[in-house]
Amino acid sequence: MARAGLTAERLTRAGAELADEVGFDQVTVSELARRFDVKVASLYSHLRNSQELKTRIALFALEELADRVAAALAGRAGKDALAAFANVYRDYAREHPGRYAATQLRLTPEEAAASAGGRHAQMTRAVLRGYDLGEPDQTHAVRLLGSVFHGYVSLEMGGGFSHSAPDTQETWSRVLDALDALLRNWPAP
Amino acid sequence: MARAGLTAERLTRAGAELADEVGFDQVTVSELARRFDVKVASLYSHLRNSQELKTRIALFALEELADRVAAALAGRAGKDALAAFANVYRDYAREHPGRYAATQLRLTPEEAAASAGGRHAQMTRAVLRGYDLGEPDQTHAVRLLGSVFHGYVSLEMGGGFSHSAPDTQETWSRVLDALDALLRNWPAP
DNA sequence: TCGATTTGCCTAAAGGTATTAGGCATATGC
DNA sequence: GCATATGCCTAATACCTTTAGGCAAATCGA
Repeated sequence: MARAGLTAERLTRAGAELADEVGFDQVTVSELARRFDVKVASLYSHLRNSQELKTRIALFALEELADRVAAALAGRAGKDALAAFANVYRDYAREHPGRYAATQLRLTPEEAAASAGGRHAQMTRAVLRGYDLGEPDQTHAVRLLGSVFHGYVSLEMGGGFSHSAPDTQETWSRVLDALDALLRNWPAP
Repeated sequence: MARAGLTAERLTRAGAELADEVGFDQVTVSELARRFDVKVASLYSHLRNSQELKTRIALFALEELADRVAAALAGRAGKDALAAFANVYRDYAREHPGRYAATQLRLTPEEAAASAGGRHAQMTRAVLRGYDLGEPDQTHAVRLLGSVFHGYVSLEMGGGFSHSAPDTQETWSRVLDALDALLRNWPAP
């Protein structure tokens, strides 16, 4: 019988698509095998276990998201860069909810070190170059931005902002205005 | 043989404790049955299914958290109230990680309506009473605060801020300072 | 090009979780 | 004290995960 041509990479990509369709925590080795028309045990030649599949999807999503941020940031500065950065995050989460959820997977220190996490942090610092912040304020600001973006996207996707006016797009714009104002006027300790 | 005295409430509380010990998504009907020294099927007289258990834990946690916020806000205003509110969230998440994760469970509109979600929103508005914000800015600010608190706690617990100086307590204080400054000086559209 | 070896996918099997159906014993109410 | 309702149990089905061992297809060396 012909071989299916499985590889960890193909499984990871298919897993990412599956995550977007059914949710990251519904991603299952069995379903993936079904999609490749292959028996479940066959996947274990390419993946140590179910956890490794999830980790790979997470690392894949982190890279993909970092690539998009990098592209969006090119040639922008100040509030323009801030908004571009923020919109990439939000759009990615809406377009790929499963992959976005995957980026929140808790990684081991080694996995985290090998991930695109560092690029995300660097790019956040790049955005802050348009504002006048020294250390340690810059680090505080990096963490604040990460919190706002992740928190907003997470609550919005979870339906936390539903059923109430004004619409979330309006709030999103005003939040970006507010963050820009805050960064231009960062309070002294 | 003696009866175990199961009720949906006891199962919910035990489920919340289990969540704190092993993580919300590791909460299982089987493990719960084991803890009550009872057969798994017995739980299905009290719970429709595994999903209902999770929903009940989520509703329980939302109530518990709302109660703590209410207690903390009593007699406070302005930045004092802001910090108290924020600290309750953060402390709750640290003390009860599983329950905190449960509060992020996506609820149906009916479940959400019957939950303490409304109290949370009301209390956030109460905090904003100390600042001079009309509508729709107040709603934008409510969403911003929710995003920052949830995002920060979520990233901090997920290890997103690890391995780097300055420590997260310092950042937390400075973030609260920044939010206070921002709310006192909310930018016009 | 043929034989040896590696590699890829399969069958088989064990163990865990979720869920339903049906039974017996223990409480509860008249 | 008896009838009923209720609580927990046994049994069975259906997934999902993971490991062990086997056969055939691809690959490599001569």
